[in-house]
Amino acid sequence: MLLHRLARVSQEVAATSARSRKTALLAELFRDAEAEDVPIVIPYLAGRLPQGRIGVGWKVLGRPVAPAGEPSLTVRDVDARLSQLAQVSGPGSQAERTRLVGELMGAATGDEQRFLLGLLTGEVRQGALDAVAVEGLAQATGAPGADVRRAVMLAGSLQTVAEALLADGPAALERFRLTVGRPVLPMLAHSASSVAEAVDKLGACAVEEKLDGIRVQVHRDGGTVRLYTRTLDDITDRLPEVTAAALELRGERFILDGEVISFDADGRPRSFQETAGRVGSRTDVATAARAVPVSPVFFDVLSVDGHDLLDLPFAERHAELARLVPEPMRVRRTLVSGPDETHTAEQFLADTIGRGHEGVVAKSLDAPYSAGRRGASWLKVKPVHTLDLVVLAAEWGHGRRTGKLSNLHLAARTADGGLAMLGKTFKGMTDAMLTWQTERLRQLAVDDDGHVVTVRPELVVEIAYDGLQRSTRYPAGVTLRFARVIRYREDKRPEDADTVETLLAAHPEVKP
DNA sequence: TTCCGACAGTGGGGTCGCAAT
DNA sequence: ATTGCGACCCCACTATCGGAA
Repeated sequence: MLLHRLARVSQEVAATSARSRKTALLAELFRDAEAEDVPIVIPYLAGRLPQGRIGVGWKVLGRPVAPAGEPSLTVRDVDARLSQLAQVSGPGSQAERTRLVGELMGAATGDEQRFLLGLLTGEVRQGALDAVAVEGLAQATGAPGADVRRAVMLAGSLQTVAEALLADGPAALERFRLTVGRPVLPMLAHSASSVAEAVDKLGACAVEEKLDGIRVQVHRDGGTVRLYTRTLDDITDRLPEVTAAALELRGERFILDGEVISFDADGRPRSFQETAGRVGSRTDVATAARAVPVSPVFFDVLSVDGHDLLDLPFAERHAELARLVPEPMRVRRTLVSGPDETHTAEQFLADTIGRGHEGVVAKSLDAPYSAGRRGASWLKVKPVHTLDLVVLAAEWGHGRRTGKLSNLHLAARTADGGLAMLGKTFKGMTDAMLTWQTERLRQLAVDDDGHVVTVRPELVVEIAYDGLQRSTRYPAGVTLRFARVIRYREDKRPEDADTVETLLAAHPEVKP
């Protein structure tokens, strides 16, 4: 199949807003793909490369290349070239990658170049990624959508399921069962603004501490242990102490879900930055492990001794977990019967925060494990802090925010009467706010370099954030975690904005 | 008819490893 | 030795579609 066809379909998908139409367009393309093209066409139309990320970003892409006049590239050509590109490493590799990308782009028409650019940068922006591709695949093969979705979650890969499905038809879905050693997409949580709201929605539930670490899925089959992240990367080699802990457990074959986190000598959780840095260390694991040892803390079990527990209610899964994993290696929790016991849950949240953790997750006791879904049966609750900050500048947005000033530069007042930038945010704005702030900030503009519009520091905005973290980038030595706009405070003047001093005082555990 | 669940988009900061400078 | 880039951890929030209620 020609790449040209994919580029055309992608454009058409982007141009339609109806999801049903997007699905139909993808299904038609999938039906027409030859068997050898399927493992390429499906990920491409889901906005990903079958090779995963291959070390090509904006810099490596380099300058635009004159497009070819006539389409000639096949998808298999492109795939072969990108596989070659992914292999390039060592000195001179960046230039070589740039050369290979240039060669590929030069063989592509304008439409194809735009499509490839999206694929290589991971930003196809056609309003359809995995979910729509899965639905399209179901439609193309006549398999029930729910069955295809489930198979993809269990396989952890759309591509694998697509190949099997197109080769052997709907019966192939039977093959995708929960298997120890094959990671499944983890279940995710929604947010609730308070414990009361969460308990109100869920009724009887478990309220568990939420640890600020790295999600981990632990597979043990006898003496073999494998560890996977939320996106199913294999991180076994980086966390030997987690492997050792898994081997200490009583069961022989199981899949556990939990969090990896580092505790200091006093048993307090280290900052997310420290834990994440440790988990990211690959070159000298032994040294990293001595400096920042990590522990697994589990909250769910998906499989024990060959039994698939995914469809069991959480209460039953947890009973299995308690049999398998000793209490210190499980998250702390409390059971709440319903809204009458909201107070218990609130007390538990307060205790959890007191122990230095992030917040809590309320979990319905009768819900199954919805692999790969952001189920409404898990609700996280974290304390939210707010600040009044001054807008220093704003950046021109992209995509649907093109022509709008989007990303705000935020500052707090300093002791000497100046302003210290604390970070940026693009979150929390409605379309109406975007329109309003674009207009207002343009009135205050003193400079526009085409990317950043600098303004007179007169506008005050109320910002919500989850916490403070150390920063080498910003002048106060700290930055806000997950900052988002709540509202503009036109009733306030810059002199009324919060100061760095009060911010630091509110987070004594963070040292700039 | 209205409500709400699921998705995609729009980007944020930090850290590590590697290549370039 | 330092700097810059890309990958990958963490993530919030809004708009929209389309099925559920």
